[in-house]
Amino acid sequence: MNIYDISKQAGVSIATVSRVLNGSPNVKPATRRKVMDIIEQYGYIPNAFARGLGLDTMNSIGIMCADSSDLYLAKAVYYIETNLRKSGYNCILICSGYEHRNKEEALSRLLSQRVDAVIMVGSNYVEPEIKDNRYIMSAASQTPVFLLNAELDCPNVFCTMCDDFKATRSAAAALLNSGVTDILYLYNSRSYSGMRKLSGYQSAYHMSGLPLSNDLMQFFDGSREDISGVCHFLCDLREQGLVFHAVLAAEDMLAVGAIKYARINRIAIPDELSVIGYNNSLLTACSDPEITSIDNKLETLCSQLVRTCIGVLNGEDMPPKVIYSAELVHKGTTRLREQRQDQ
Amino acid sequence: MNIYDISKQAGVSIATVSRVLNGSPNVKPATRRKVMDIIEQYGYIPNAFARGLGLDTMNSIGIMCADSSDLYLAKAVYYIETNLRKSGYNCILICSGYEHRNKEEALSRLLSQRVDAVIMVGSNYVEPEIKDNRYIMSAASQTPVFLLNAELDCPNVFCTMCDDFKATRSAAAALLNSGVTDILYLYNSRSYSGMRKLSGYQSAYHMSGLPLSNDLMQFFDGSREDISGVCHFLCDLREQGLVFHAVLAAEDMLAVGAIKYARINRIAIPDELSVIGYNNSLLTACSDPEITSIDNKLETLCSQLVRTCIGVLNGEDMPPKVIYSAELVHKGTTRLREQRQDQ
DNA sequence: TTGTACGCGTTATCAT
DNA sequence: ATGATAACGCGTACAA
Repeated sequence: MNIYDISKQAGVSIATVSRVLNGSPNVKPATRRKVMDIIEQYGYIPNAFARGLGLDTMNSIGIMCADSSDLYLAKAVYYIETNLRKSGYNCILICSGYEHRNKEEALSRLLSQRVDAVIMVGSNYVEPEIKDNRYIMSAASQTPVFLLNAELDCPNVFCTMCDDFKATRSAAAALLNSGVTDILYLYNSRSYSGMRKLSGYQSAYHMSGLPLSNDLMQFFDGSREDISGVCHFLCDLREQGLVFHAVLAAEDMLAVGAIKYARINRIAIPDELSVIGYNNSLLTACSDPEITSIDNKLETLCSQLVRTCIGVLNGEDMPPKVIYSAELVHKGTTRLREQRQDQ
Repeated sequence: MNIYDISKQAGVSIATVSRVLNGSPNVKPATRRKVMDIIEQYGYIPNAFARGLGLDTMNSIGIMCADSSDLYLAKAVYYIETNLRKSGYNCILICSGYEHRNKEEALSRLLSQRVDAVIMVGSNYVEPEIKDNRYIMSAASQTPVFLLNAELDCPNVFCTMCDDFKATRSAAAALLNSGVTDILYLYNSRSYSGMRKLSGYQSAYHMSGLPLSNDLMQFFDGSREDISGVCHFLCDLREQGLVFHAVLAAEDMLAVGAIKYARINRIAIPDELSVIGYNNSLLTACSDPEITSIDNKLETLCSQLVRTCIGVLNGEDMPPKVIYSAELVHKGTTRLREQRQDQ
C-alpha cells in the first residue's frame, strides 16, 4: 500500500492524500473524510524513508553513551529519550564503550544515519587531550552536538552540565568544617568531570589552609560494579597505614564500597568515618545507613539539554553552555555541623 | 554532495560510484582508487534515506522497554544493542512506561518508522487478558516481534525467556528443605513472568505437602525504587503478627528492603531470616551480607534473542520459543542444606 | 568493466 | 479545493 493506491481508492490525486496526511487546511471536509476512511480501512502507513528523503530528516536523534546499563547513564538515557519523544523525535541509541576508537565509530555511524542531532551522555566523551576531541568538532560541523556533563568550546556544540568542581569543594569543605581533616578522595575516572571533581576536593583543602597529602587521593582501577573490590582496596590502604576519617567518593558505588569496608573493620559510621557519595542514586538507599550523596540534578540537566536541543533544531538562538549547581543531600553517613554554602 | 557530484568529479557514472560504495568486485582497481579518493576528499557519506527508500530498510530495529533506567531492563537494553550493532543494525529505543495505552503508542511509532523488527524487553508487555495482547499480534503480521521474558503464541512472534516458574520453585524448595516452613513471598509485579514466579513458589509448597497461608504472599504496591518503603512494609507485617523466617523476593530491590528490615529489627541473617532475591543484580552486592539471588542469565537470554532475530531477518527458520533455566547463586543471606536441583 | 535509465514513495510547487 | 509533476539520492537491471 502506498499513496498511489490510496489515491486511486479514494478517487483523488496523491497530492490530496498527502494534504490529508499532513493536516493541510486546504481540503474539503468531505474529501478528507473519504480519504481518511480509505486510509484506515487499509491500515495505510506512509513510508517513512520516502518522507525522510524528501524532507531530509526522519526526526531522529542519536544518543551515545558509554554503557547504558550504568546506573547513572541509564537514568540519563531514560530522561532524554522520554523528553525527546514528547517533542516528536525518535532516539537511536549506541553504547559506545569507553574506548576512543569505538566512540569515533559510534559517532560516524550516527552521522551516516543522518540523525538531526547527536547527544553524548556522560563526561567521558571529552578527553584531556585536545586532538582526541577533534572527532566531536568535526561532527559538529555537520550536525549539532549536545554534551551532558562535559565541556567543549566549539561552534555547534552545546554543553549542559553540573558544576562538579563546586560540588565536591562544598562537600569536602563541609567535612573539613565538621572537624575531619583527613578526607580520602576516592575516584575511578579521569574523565573531564572526574578531574573537575578532584580539583574541587583539592580546592577545599587549599581554601582551608590544611595540608593535603597525595596519599589521600586514591584511584580505584577496577570495574564499575566491583563493590567488594572497592572494599578490599580500602582495607589494603588501611593495612598500609593510611589514616582517614572520611571518604568522599566520586561515585555512589565507591561510597557503598566504603560502607562495607567500615562494617568489616567495625568502624562506626558516621562517628568514626563519614562517607559522601556522588549522584544520589538508588545505591545510596541500599546501604544502611543511607549514604549522604551529591545530587547533580540529572533530571533537570536532561530536560534542559533536550530543551536546548529542540531550540537549536528549531533555529532558535541557544546558549552554548548551561551550568547547574549540585546539592548535597544529607543522610545517614555524615554528621555535618551545618551546610556551608560557598559560592 | 551526492552520488552525482562524486561521479562527475571522478569522471565515472553513478553506477560505478555505487559499486565502489557497496564493495562490488566488478570494478577495476584503478577506478576504485580514483573514486575512493574523491569520496574521501569530499568526506562524502551516502544518503541513508535514499538508500532506505530503495532497499526498503535502514537496518534499524526498535527496542521497547518500560523503563530503561530500571537496573534490570537497562542491562538488557545494553546487551541487546551491543549484539545487534555487531550485526550491523541500529537500535531505536522507546521507553514506553507500564501503561497499556503508551505501550501501544510506542509500538505504532516504531512500525511507522519501518523498523525491521521490534524487540520488547521485559515481561510486562504480555498481559493476562488476551485482548490486551492484540496489538502485539497485529504488529507481528507486518514485522517480526521478539519478546524477552514473555510468552505469546502467535505467528511471527519469538520468545526468549527464562523459566521463572522453575526458578522460584527451586529456590522455595531449597528453603523448605533447609527447614524453613514460613517463607514470605514478596512481589511487586503481576506481569506474566511475575505470576509465573508466584506459581513456582506455590508449587514448591504443594510439592512439599506443607500448608500455604495466603498471608505469606504479599504484594508491595510501591515504586520500583522505594527500598525504605519495602522495609516499612515488612515492619508493618511483622507488627501485625505475621511470622516468617525467610523472604523470597521477586526482585533484588525487594530483597534489599528485607535486609534493611532485618537490620532495623535486629534479626540475624541468615540465622533467623533467610533472604533470596531475583536477578542477581548489582544490588545484591550492595548489602551486607551479599544477597543470595536467582540469576536468570540475562546476558545469555539477550544474545540468544538477538541471534534469533538476525536469523529471522535472514529468512532462516527459527524456533518461536527458547527457554533457559535460571540458577540460584548462593551468597550470604542463606544457609541452605544443599542445592537441590529439581527438573 | 562501465554507463543509462528507471523505480522506490513521499512532499512541494505550480497550475487550474 | 484539487491535480499534474518535478525533485529527493540511491540501487540495480539491462545494455554496451
